[in-house]
Amino acid sequence: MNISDAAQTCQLTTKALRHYESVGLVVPERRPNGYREYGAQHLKDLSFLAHSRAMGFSLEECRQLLELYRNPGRASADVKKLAQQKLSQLDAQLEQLHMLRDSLTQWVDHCPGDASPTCPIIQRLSETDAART
Amino acid sequence: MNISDAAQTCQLTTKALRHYESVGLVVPERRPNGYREYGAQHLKDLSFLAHSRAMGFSLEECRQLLELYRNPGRASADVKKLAQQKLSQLDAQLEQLHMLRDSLTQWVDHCPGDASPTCPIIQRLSETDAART
DNA sequence: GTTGACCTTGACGTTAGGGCAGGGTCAAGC
DNA sequence: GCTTGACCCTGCCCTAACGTCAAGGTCAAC
Repeated sequence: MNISDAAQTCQLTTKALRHYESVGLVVPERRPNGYREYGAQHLKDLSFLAHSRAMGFSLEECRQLLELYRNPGRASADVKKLAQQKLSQLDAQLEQLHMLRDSLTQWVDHCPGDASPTCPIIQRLSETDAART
Repeated sequence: MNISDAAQTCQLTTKALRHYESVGLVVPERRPNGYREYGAQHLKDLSFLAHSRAMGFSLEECRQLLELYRNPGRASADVKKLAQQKLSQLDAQLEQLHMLRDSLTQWVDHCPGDASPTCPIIQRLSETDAART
C-alpha cells in the first residue's frame, strides 16, 4: 500500500508517516522504484500510533508503547506504568491550567471592559511581585 | 543596568531578554562598548512580560498586551477581549485534557498491572476505530 | 507522448528560548 | 603593565512534531 493510502487508512498525514519512519517508529519496505510499501502490520502499528498520539503520548512514549504492543510477552504492569506516568503529567498540567484559568477569570470579571484605560488585568500584570491573585 | 542584572530583577534569563529584543518586544539602548543598557521603563516592560508569559500568553499575545500597557489611552475593553480569548483557549484545552484524563483513568483502573500481557490499554489503543471509551 | 496524480528527498518554518563556541570588555589584584 | 575571572557580544545548532514549499522522478491513462 502506498503512503497516501496508508495515511488515509490510519487517519494520519503522509508527512507524519515519513516522520515516523525517519525516527524509526514505523519503517516500511521499499519497492524497486523507491516508493514506500506499507503492509498489514505497518497499518496496525500506525493505527496504534495514531490512537496513542491522540491520547496525548509523545512520540518517545509511543515508541515504548509500541514496543509493548509488539511484544506478546509484555507485562501489563509495564503498560500501566506508562499510562500512570502520563496520568500524573496530565494531572499536573490540569492543575496548572486550572489555576491560570481561575486567576484569569477573576481578572476578567473585574475588568470594566469599557473605553476607560483603568483595567485590573493590566494592573495585575504590571504589579511588582507582591501578593497577586 | 546590564543584561544579567535586568534578567535577575525580572525573573527572566539573559537568553530570554535577548530573544525579546530580537523580536522587537523590549529593545534596550546600547552603550559605546555594545553592551545592552536596560532602564527603568525596560524593567517595567520586562516584568509585565514575565507576568504575562506566566499567565500563559504567547509572545505575540504579549506584544498586544504590552502595547495596551504602554498606551495610557487604551480601552480596558481591548484588554478584556484579549483575556477572554485566552480564557476560551484555556477552557478548550482544559476540556480536551479532562477527557483524556478521564479515559486514561478508566483504562488504568481496568488494567491488571501484573505480569500477564493482557491489557485493556493496549487493546483500546489497537482497536480499529469503533466505539472506544 | 503527454498529462496529471502520485512519489521521492531536502530545506526551511513553527514556539520560546537553551546551550555552546569564539571572541571582546571590564575591574581587580599583582 | 599584565593577567585573571566574570561578564558581554554574535551566531549557530537544538528542541517536538510535523506543515509547507520546491525540484524532480514515476506511473497509469489517454
